Amino acid sequence: MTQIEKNPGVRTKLFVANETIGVGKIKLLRLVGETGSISAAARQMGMNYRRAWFLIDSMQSGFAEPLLLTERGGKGRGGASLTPLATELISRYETHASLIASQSSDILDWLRSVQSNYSSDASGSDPKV
Amino acid sequence: MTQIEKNPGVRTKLFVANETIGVGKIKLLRLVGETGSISAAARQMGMNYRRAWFLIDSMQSGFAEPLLLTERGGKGRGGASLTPLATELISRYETHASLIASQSSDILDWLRSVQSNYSSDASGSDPKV
DNA sequence: GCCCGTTATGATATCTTTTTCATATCGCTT
DNA sequence: AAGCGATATGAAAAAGATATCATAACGGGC
Repeated sequence: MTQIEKNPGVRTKLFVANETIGVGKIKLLRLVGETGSISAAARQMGMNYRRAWFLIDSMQSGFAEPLLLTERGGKGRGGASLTPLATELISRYETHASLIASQSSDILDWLRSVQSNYSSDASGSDPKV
Repeated sequence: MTQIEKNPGVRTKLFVANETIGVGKIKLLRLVGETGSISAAARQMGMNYRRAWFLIDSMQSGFAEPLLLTERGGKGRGGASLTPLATELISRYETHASLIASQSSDILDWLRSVQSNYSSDASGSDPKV
């Protein structure tokens, strides 16, 4: 099943210096921190390295200081790690996102009640923020 | 001046039945209500009728009941008016957006302090939500 | 009947974004 | 020296989104 009709959702994006930051880029950043590597994070998100690098680079362009420290070289040598700035960005984004989520139930309930293809069984849909 | 670096902002989008609703579509809907016509609303937003109609149609697909009542015929005769559903959608969106805006100052302040191209003169940038 | 100004839609063109393929460099291991 | 696995970019292809052009149907006014 291709899961066509979804539960309504609310998503908020940050705009900084002409770039947007949403849950996807934040997740990627978090995975880079967890795996210690851009390419490993990309694999876990099912995207290729090229795209992951592009996403991080565009995100980076919004900030005055680097989000991650990278090093070339393979076999345990190379990799990437988050700077304190990136860690704080993740933390602040997640705090903000959960705040937003807690304030969204009104409009989400209403949207559920007026949307098309309304099905009372909404289990299995991925929750949006 | 082309206003490249902007103030950080927050924007919220609703997701309903695979369609997204943001500030643009809501504004369009509101203008349809004010002008009584899709094409007049389109003109005011600097877009052609084709696109306005497409935006409204895609928005419409998310809802079980119509967002507007339309009538053909020109010279004061034809036009479009909002259904109560559309009016409530606009109202709820705006309530939600301003709620979000009021809760975003923390992260926006922080973003301002860490973004690239930081200029203390931020006047003239269009405020995002 | 013709024109004007609507809604409604098809078809095509252009522009933007995303994906894919390719290549270079680095640094360690073997 | 060769190979592996990582960062870092260029370039082109594919896909999507947006814009443009065209046309139909409608309903009144002239």
